[in-house]
Amino acid sequence: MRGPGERAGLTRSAVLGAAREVLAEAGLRGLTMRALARRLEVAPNALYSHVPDKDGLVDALLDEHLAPVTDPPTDSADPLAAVGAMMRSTYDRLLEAPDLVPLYFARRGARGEHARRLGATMDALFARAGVPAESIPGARGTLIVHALGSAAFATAGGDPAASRAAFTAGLGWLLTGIAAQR
Amino acid sequence: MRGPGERAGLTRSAVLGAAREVLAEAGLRGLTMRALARRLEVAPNALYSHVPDKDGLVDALLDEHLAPVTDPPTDSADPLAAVGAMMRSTYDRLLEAPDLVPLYFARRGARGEHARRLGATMDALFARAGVPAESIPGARGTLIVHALGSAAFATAGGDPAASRAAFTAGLGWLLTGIAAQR
DNA sequence: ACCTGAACACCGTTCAAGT
DNA sequence: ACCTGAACACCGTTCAAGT
Repeated sequence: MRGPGERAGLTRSAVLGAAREVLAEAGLRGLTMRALARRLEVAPNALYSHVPDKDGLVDALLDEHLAPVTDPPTDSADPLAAVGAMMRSTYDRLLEAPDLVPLYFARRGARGEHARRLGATMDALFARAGVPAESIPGARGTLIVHALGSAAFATAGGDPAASRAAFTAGLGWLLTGIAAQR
Repeated sequence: MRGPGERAGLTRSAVLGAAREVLAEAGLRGLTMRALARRLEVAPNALYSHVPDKDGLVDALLDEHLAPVTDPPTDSADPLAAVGAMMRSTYDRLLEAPDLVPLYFARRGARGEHARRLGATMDALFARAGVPAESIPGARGTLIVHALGSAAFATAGGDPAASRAAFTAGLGWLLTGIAAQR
């Protein structure tokens, strides 16, 4: 619906924003490059000026979704409790876009800016808690898997409150185990 | 390559077997109804006589993959240790078809015969261990998420032995936590 | 640099028809 | 009951061309 010679004025962040809307409205199956182009009223291949391909789009979506998860001060009095708070806020954030969650597994995690930031903060907190350096990657991975997996199955069946309670209980057990490893 | 009037003689289990081969050879993206039909040398729509649709095919694949996971005797001396053994053997089985693992999340778990059998065995073991009835679904869910999630990320980066060690450690912490709940 | 038209090589699924 | 031919309504991505 543009005049001749008029630019669409697409933007990478406009593309990502529209992708989030398509995902929310049409779900995982509805998130296609062509549906995204239709929503933006551009030709399908116009997207490739702003995103490398569909995997690149999804990876950006996954990482950007973690942006609102803030990291606690690394000098917190109880570092392991701070890790727990991070994981609870990650879990809550994941549930805000349930259709995105399985994609973390399909893409084997997020690897962008925010994922790195959160991972580095966790590592610093583990170190300050006295977790031996060689145990840190395993501990970090286990907690991430717990949050992602719990979020993936939370929307599956039944009661959200019960799902969150199970997540919180499991998180506590894992943190206790990690603490005991010192 | 059949003569006129000659039946292909397709079978549901032949379809599933070929699907496993396609998945192993061509990966998740390569597993398409049409690629499966090509391998079986039938028309694509011939598959729909043996499988309801692609989701039904995947669901069958997911559940059948758990068939070799045997359940321990429910009168085992240490019921929680028996649950631990079940989860370790599930984890190992999952790693035999890494491409299948993300599909458990996309399909939100397996819900067929074998998934039900393993779930019922876990519940019986938890009950025998003295876990309160209202805690059993959460405990079961948490352990399943841990096994599936650990398997999903095991093939992602690096050392399989380290991944398995992290899985085993996490499993122990979760079982300790579940035991403490009694 | 950014966008379009057109095309390529695919998908899952349905329908009518044949045996 | 089982299978095929043909079609429908899509995909992701590339390429050449226009501004």
